[in-house]
Amino acid sequence: METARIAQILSEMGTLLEVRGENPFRCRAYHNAAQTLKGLPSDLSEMIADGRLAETPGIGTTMFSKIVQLATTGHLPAYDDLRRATPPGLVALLRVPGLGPKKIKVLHDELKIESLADLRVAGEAKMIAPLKGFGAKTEQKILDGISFVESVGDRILQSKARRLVAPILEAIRQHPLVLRAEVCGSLRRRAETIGDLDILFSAENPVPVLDHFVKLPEVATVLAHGPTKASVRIADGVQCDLRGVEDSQFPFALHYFTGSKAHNIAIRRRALAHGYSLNEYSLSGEKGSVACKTEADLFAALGLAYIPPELREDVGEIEAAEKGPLPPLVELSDLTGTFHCHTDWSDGQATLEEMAQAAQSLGLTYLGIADHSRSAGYAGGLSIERVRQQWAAIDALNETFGGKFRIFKGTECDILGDGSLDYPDEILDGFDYVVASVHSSFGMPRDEMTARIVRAAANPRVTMLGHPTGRLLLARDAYAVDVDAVIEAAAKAGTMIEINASPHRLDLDDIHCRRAKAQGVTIVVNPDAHSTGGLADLDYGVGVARRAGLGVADLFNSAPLAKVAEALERRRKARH
DNA sequence: GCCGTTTTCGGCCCGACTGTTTTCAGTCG
Repeated sequence: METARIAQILSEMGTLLEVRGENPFRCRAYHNAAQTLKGLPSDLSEMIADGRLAETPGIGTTMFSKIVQLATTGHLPAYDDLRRATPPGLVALLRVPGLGPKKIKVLHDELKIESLADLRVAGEAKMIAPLKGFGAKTEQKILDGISFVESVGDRILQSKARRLVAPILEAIRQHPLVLRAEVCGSLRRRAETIGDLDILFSAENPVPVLDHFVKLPEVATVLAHGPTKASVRIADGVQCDLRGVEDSQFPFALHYFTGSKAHNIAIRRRALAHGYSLNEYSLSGEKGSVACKTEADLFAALGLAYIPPELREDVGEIEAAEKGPLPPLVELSDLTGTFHCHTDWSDGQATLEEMAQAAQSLGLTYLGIADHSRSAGYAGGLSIERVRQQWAAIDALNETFGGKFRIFKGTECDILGDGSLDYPDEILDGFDYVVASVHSSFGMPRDEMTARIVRAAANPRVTMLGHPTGRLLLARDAYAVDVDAVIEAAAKAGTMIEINASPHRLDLDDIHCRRAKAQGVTIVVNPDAHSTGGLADLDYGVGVARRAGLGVADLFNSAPLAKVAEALERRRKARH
């Protein structure tokens, strides 16, 4: 069985145990193990065989044997039993704000509630309020919560989160009492999708700031409002939490509210082992508390190098920071240019000139234009004749740059059903580079899809693979494909793989990016821009690269123009 | 279920807020 599926099963077991009111630490062990599996550095069966899995922290003897059983037989009796014994609708109750394992257990035991529908009926019949530990307010909160769960998906795209948080952060920073304010949480870690918005500020007296916050025009509902913390729901039901601390507490609080939860738990455990207690206000030991001006001071006090937010997932970053400074992560400003951009020659909105202009104003020194290929009729794919016309247009435009900027001639060439490409070889040979992507027959069986993309990855005329899994975040799953096999094929052929930086895609994701790097695959950050504004999406791709631990040297498009041009030319010549 | 710089048993990160309570349990992050 596939590693991702095993992780999914373990995580589901954790959740099932939760709603059954099991020991929360036992539940967490399952979630932790699932998380660990997802971030494994190499192939699972390999790691089982050579004993590395058994030595992985968080995988004990019991978990190890469960994973082995799933990996080899594809079945786990404990899982089947758990599913059989737990009403399937019970898990959905966990998503209702204010309902946790304990309350769900009471509802199940006392009122035989097994689903959201049961819960609504009970609430409307006023049967919940009389239960011990419940009350009229809780009942109403549950009814509101059911409507919320039914009307809203639980996560949003990073791009939407940034858009929503910006005016609120600005309003907090504008408040005269506020000294510092930052976005924390999964948004600061640049996670793929965001659950809620977290903002931290410092002030001598946080109360007036919180009072101001809950009255902002963006606020739809106030969920909680205390002297140091307030939670509200804003547009589209997105939750936004604001916390206020004293300025001396800011670094501790910033670290704490940035998370991840798993990282925080590991760091606090480490603090305990060093004779300290860490909370969101201070790091204190027997000799009093340790003053820290920055997060870096906090890490240093625990014997660790600074860990950037993007790496804080407790998947080995703490162990790495123990050994010394972490290798610097790539920055947006390191990018020298990019590939995989569209123009109005196919389905883009801007002209060649406008795209080139926009790239230059972002400080880029080259731009790869990769309009769709001829099969992509829905996206205005270019006929061979149009390709030749575009080449001439690009040549003419390049003349005007005087060598200071260059447009590379590319194509986003469809990978056809059999893994072949959408233009004949002599046309492909005329491009500076070829991005190969799947845009059709998403429903193929896994073996067939894998063979299809592996064939493209091995094609010497393919420079880089575009959005290798085809997923659309919160909208469409990846097509069935063995990504590790694709990475292996790309590594063997020297084919690059893109991080598609569109906030809807982020494909490759950070986890596969790590594996690709480990296999020696060069990564390229591409915005898949369909307008001049789309170039700004590069920043989301840099976020993925950083989460994957990539530095400047791991990316293709962080090299100077001359080197990039030379590398593309070398690869073109190698085809013959 | 995991794990060991007091430990192979008994802990497991820690605090804010709410709503139910007459001092705290549950939830959340």
